[in-house]
Amino acid sequence: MCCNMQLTSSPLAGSMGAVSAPLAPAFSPLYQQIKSLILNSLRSGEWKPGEAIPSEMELALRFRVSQGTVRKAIDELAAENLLLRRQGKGTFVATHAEQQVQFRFLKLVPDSGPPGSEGPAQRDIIACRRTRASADIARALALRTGDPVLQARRVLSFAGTPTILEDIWLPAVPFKGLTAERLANYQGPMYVLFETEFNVRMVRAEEKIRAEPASEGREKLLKVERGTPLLSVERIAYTYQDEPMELRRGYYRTDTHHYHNTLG
Amino acid sequence: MCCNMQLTSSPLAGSMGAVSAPLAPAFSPLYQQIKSLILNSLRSGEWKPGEAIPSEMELALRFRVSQGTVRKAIDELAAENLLLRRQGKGTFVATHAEQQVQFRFLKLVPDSGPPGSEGPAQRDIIACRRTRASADIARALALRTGDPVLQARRVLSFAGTPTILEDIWLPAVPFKGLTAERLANYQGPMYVLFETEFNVRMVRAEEKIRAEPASEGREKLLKVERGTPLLSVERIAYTYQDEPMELRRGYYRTDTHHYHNTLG
DNA sequence: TAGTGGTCTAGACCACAGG
DNA sequence: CTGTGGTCTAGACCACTAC
Repeated sequence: MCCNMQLTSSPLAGSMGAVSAPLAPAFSPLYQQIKSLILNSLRSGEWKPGEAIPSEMELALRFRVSQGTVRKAIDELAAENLLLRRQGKGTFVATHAEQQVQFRFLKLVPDSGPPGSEGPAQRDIIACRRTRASADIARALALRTGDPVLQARRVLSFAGTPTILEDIWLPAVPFKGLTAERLANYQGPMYVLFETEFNVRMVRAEEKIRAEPASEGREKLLKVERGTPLLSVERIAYTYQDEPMELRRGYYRTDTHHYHNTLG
Repeated sequence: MCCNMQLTSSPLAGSMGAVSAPLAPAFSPLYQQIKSLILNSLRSGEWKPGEAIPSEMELALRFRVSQGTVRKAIDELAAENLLLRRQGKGTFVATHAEQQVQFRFLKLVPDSGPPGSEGPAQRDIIACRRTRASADIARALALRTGDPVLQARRVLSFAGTPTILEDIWLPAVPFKGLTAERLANYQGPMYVLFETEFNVRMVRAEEKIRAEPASEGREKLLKVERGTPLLSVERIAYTYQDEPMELRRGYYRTDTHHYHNTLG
């Protein structure tokens, strides 16, 4: 096939003729290269969240490969929750607006009943300001110390009970134009706002969880006794290409809820 | 193809002609049926953990389908970590003995350094007895109240520091012959013992995590002050077919370690 | 050199959604 | 009815491992 050479030469050629690094992949299947091309289109915003991407046949013609190769590329992207296949309708860019997706990132569920059974969460922004990154914030977001960042603090309440207190840091540049009112007025998942307004889609996140006593005023905001054990959850969220785009430090009450996780 | 009918008739035929239940799947792809057949062989112990299963071509001949169909079935089982593909060598039954697998089930990692960098864990069984299931234990293990169970308590220490205290309940029947000495003498991951000695392979687990103060003697075993916040981790582990086979209630110190989780 | 899994293709047909 | 994704097949060739 003609473009086999074209494709093979683009993503990996640079690292090929370098030095004697026998550990380099030195071989990239066609479908992986197609996957990268699709990923680039997603990243650039050619297809927006919620929209349908071209059909498998169209993509096959566009990339000059067989439909099966495109299929395998899309299969992997769907397995990573970046695309969503719907038989008979098409393949769509995944979005945080879908109900199911919400609970891939919010793991705190009520002790009784399924996730979300306590009704919609109440979100209260209690602070929001523009500041500069301290050393540890900068490291987490792959910035330099002193780079401008947005910082917000909010409380999530379920059935009237304050349950989650979160401090959130965002790099100022990609979120240019995000204001306190904008955040405060938006009632809905934050990641939906991010992807619709700033073309920043959170794809993956890492969390570090500890048990810590309530202190430093957090006990008041969560309405618990000082010293009450809380779940401390630090999250770094990444967009396509593993770029860190958000740091969260959350404190969860676990008297009526628990953090749910599936292993395997 | 001849056996298309054979296969289609076996797993689903019963529920087909029943009543007007339009919610039933009413259609099962061939590769899903092959997947079930392979799963049955795994479950029955036809191929033991660590062993190679027959090659794709052999399985294709055995099931009278094309190699591609077998491949797709194996693909899914490999994605679920039940099988392990090794190019040029074959496909193997996954085992808990592999280094990488250990940390799919133990999510507590040191604050600095990669998982396992503190050296091997020291495992001390401090109690082990045969007893009868209370109501909540029975519910978790899908048993009846009063059914015989094995209960063990152990402490895991890293670099000499007691870090995890766990109570473990197992249904007595599948673990017939498991004694206190057997457990105490075995130095290694418990799930390895289970799969090699009892043909019980843990495939999936659900965890509920809370923050709780140290009490009821746990503070002594973990050598922390009474009231110190601990991570409370309740785990139910499942074998093939989603049968619950183990209940664990663990308490984790999070002063030098944290629970690590990936979302996405 | 032989055997394994991995890739790629081409074509036929099925299931599902919507005009 | 058409177009979409989903399944299944058959065959060719590639990459890796072991003997």
